[in-house]
Amino acid sequence: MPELPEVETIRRGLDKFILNQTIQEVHVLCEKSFRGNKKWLLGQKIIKIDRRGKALLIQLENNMWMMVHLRMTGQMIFVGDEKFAAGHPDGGFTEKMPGRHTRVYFDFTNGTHLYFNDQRKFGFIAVLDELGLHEDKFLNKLAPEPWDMKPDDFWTMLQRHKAAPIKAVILDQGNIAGVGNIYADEGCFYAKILPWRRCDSLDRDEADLLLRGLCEVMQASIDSGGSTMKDYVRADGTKGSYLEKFAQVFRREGLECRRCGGMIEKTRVAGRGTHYCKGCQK
DNA sequence: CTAGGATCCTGTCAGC
DNA sequence: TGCTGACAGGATCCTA
Repeated sequence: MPELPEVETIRRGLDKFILNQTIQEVHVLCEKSFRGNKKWLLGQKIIKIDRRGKALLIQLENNMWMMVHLRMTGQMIFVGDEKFAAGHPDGGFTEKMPGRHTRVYFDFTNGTHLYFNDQRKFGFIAVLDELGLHEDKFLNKLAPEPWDMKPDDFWTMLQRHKAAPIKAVILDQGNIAGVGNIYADEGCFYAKILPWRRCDSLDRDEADLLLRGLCEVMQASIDSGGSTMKDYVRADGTKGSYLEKFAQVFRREGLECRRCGGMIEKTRVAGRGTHYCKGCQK
């Protein structure tokens, strides 16, 4: 899915386009993609758009919330005078809405629309009241985001997972929030650590560098989000995405490392495709 | 408690 | 062409 930087990009886009708008109708095209009662949303004004890790939280005037999780292939697409699309980069950005992968969409009273697309149907929108939000399992187990985590706490967390590969540990949202497959690989590259190393093989300097790397690569991506999204909306599609600009290892297997000139390779760690530089990651 | 694997679902691509 | 298996920007559930 969209990882934390993309979800934050969506949050900012929604802040611009749907904050203070009133929901007129909700169309549920796939039952699995929508949890709760849509009646709680009708006629309600959107008063806040928040994010925790990779989850979006949309607050309504009646104090109900929508939690949106895009998982692997979710996208949010706003269509009004302007168009805004973010999330999973494949397809859907240019096609007519609702499209083949539209699962839920909203009509607003001013005539604009918001579409939730999700090819694989792993994502969802859930309608929750205050209590439901408070008791949500995913939100409750969510660890702090990298920039809210002290190096001491990151180090302590690593000690709890001595035998696990470092990549598996930073992908677990209960250990550190917001890291996904791209930034796990990019963070390990930044810290010059091989992603399958056991946690207890890292020294304190490597752990500190890894935490800083996760902050750096995710923040850089958030900062570039705005211009990236403009590229997606154009008819010529997703060329020039931030991946091509910022990724040092992700999907660069067979290419030259920009840091040491070595070869980028791909393997499998924690059940996920994993990219690394053979030359400078130890 | 942790670690590892299967699983949810649809689509695409490489290899026969 | 048609089939098959692998894989995909995530998280959960089950087992050991």
